[in-house]
Amino acid sequence: MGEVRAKRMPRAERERQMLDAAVRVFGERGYRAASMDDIADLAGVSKPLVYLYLNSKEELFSACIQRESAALIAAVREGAMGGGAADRQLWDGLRAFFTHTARNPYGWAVLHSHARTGGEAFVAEVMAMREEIVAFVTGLIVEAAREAHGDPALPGREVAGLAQALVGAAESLAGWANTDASVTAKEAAATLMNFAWAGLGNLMEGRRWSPPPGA
Amino acid sequence: MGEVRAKRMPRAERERQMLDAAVRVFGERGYRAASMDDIADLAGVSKPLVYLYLNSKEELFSACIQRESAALIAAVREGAMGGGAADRQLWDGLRAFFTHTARNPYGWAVLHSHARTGGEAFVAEVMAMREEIVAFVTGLIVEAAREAHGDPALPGREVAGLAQALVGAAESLAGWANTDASVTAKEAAATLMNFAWAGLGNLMEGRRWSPPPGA
Amino acid sequence: MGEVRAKRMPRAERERQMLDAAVRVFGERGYRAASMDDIADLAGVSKPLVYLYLNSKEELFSACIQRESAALIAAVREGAMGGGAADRQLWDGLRAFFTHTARNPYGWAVLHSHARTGGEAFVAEVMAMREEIVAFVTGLIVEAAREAHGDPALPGREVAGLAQALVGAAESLAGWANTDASVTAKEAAATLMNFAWAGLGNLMEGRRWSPPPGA
Amino acid sequence: MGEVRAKRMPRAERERQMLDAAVRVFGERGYRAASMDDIADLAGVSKPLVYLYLNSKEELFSACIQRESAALIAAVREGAMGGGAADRQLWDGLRAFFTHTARNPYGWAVLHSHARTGGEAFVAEVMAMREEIVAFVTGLIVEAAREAHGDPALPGREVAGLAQALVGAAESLAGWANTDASVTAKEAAATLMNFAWAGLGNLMEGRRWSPPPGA
DNA sequence: CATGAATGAGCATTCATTCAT
DNA sequence: CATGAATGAATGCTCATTCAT
Repeated sequence: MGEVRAKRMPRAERERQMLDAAVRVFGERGYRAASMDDIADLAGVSKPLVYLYLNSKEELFSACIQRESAALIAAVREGAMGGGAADRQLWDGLRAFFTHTARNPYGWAVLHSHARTGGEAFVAEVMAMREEIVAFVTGLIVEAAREAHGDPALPGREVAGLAQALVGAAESLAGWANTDASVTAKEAAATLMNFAWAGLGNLMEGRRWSPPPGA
Repeated sequence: MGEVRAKRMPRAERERQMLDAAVRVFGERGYRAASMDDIADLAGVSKPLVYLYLNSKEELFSACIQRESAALIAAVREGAMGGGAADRQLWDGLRAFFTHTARNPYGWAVLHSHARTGGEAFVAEVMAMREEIVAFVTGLIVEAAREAHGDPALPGREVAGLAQALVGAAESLAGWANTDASVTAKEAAATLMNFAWAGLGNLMEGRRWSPPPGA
Repeated sequence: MGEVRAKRMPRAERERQMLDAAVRVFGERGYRAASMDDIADLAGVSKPLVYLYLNSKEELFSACIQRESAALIAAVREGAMGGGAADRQLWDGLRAFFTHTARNPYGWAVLHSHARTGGEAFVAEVMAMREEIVAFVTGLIVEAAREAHGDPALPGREVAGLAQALVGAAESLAGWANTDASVTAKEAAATLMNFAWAGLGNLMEGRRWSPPPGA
Repeated sequence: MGEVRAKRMPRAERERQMLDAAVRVFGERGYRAASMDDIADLAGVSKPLVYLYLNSKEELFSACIQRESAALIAAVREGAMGGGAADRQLWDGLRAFFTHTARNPYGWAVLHSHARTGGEAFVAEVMAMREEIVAFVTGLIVEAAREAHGDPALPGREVAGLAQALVGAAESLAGWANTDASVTAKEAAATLMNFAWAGLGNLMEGRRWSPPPGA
């Protein structure tokens, strides 16, 4: 039993408890290895109640993904909401991203590590979330290019690739920061900004790294 | 049944077949969702034979990770083996990486997506492989700094973070290239080089992006 | 299916049914040869329910041993509880033993024949029960010696051997009585008393059978 | 692998090796828990060879029972073969029994502990062996009665019961002696003789222990 | 004679899911 | 609203047994 069973609470709160438990168990064990028994136990409710509220393991997992996705996106958006120059917005968004993932390791594990293991449907859901972040980042890059150069010289395809790289680097650094406790969100964000900003700037001004002629 | 059953073949060959099948099934479904029945079927053998040769699901998965890790590292090393300047080596290594992951999507999925879901032991194995690649990349970065500036001004901690970011970006782009068939290995490599090279160069010369004062 | 399935009964009763079935199947086939399927079928429940209540085959077997041991010891103790002279108590205990084993052939088979085959842990459990009975019998023998001769001339080691022999003879006669239905518990008890009593009496008075000189 | 594989030995010897291994493995683990793999390994031969020579697990186990039964009976008969008075013969036979079982613990375990767990057929085989010993002992008892009293006053049924008790006591003491290494075969035999002889003598002279009137 | 290669069938165990109360 | 009772369907793994060489 996860905790003392407090009877008769409003449905919304019960559901939140269940989702909390589910996110934790899914995040620790993965979709398949997590059992509905464990989740119900940790939530302090009986299994049929979980089914009554959330219908099935699939829907429960889906609900976890939805909630954690929304929370992550909201955190990043809110972080970047202060406005300012594009680099400032990117910096703020990254810090919010690293802070949020460090504070919600189970939710982040669900999104980053385990969503892929539960079948096509979940992959799609997480991809949608990821696309939303990528789109957000893409917007920032384009805006930065416009600010700096008036005219975005970058083809959309290239911007998409850059955003993918940036997001992947961020994900990797999030894992790094979660593994090594001495790495702060701020440090991870700084590392990534340093890594990315000059490269982005170069590209926006049309300077490219050229592959060696023979390659 | 996966294919026509060719009976009575030498053990080494059968084992390879089994590993091929296992990599595919694990890559498609993940560790837990993959069933030994499916793997045996796809390999065209009975389950007991799989156990006779590979002992258990855990060992089988481990063997997959080992084989695919070794193959990926070998591909990257071989790609970069031509020597030349550090940027050239990085470029060659990245191309080899994207080419290999594109050609071995199941193996890549096992390493990148699913190894985390099978328990601590597997995580450790994949992390070891990842560390090997990160160390390789780190070496290239340090060497590049030395070539360009005589003295590596970067602290080890910062280099580690950069390597993490670079590898994460590469992983993300590999997923991008695998999802969107129109993205070639070369294009992914070029995107990443362009993204990363100037940032790295700036850092090596001590130029950093500075967070805005109020942050 | 063993019997008509009466649905929805309280846990305690279901557990008793399961133990009844398990004792029977274990007693008939032995630990290894007994299958959880057979036990569940005979109990009229599904296998998962057996696992929900009894956890594992090992624990189920252990529970059988515990229950049957306790029942047998209780029967013997209650039989001998009437008091009286030591020979009277022994006689009463033996009759109770033969009656109980005849009425519970499966339980007796579990204890006598099959507990040895399920691994060290079970051996220990049955040995503990056997030691309890041996100790009980030993006590009667010592008491009888005291009653008859004031001073027990028998060393403890010899008493232990006698008790072992007596219990072994009883076990053998229990098998005999179970095999040949015409042998009653009373007859088996009388045979054993006749066999044992005079020998015990002789020993208590210090008269021993002497091995021939050349041996 | 149990030992170095010496190739090409005559069939009889190979079969003996296999039986040795089988007796040991069956004796240690019981019929069901013993695996043909273990037996073949311990015998230092391949599994198909075991099947070629001994046909099946059942037949192999049966062969073990036959061989060990014959050896035990032969040992007892040979021990008692010296002749002399009936008590001397019984004493010699018992010593031979305890000596043999102490020297062949695996064989004894097969006969005493595990033969019951392999199904009806094996029980019958062991029972036949046991009946042979019981008959032998019965003969000694009857002979002793004749020697001492000229006329056997004991009904056959009573003699059978006594023999059962005596053999059971011997079996129990064999287990005792095998468990506690400080108990010698001679001591076990003396304990049993002392236990039994006076009781048998009394019975032969018509003196019986009488159950208390009210029982 | 002897074995490496191979399998059909079974077993203990677990899990998502559903009723009856 | 909430739960104790119950199960169909897998799943990892093992074993006795048999060919093809």
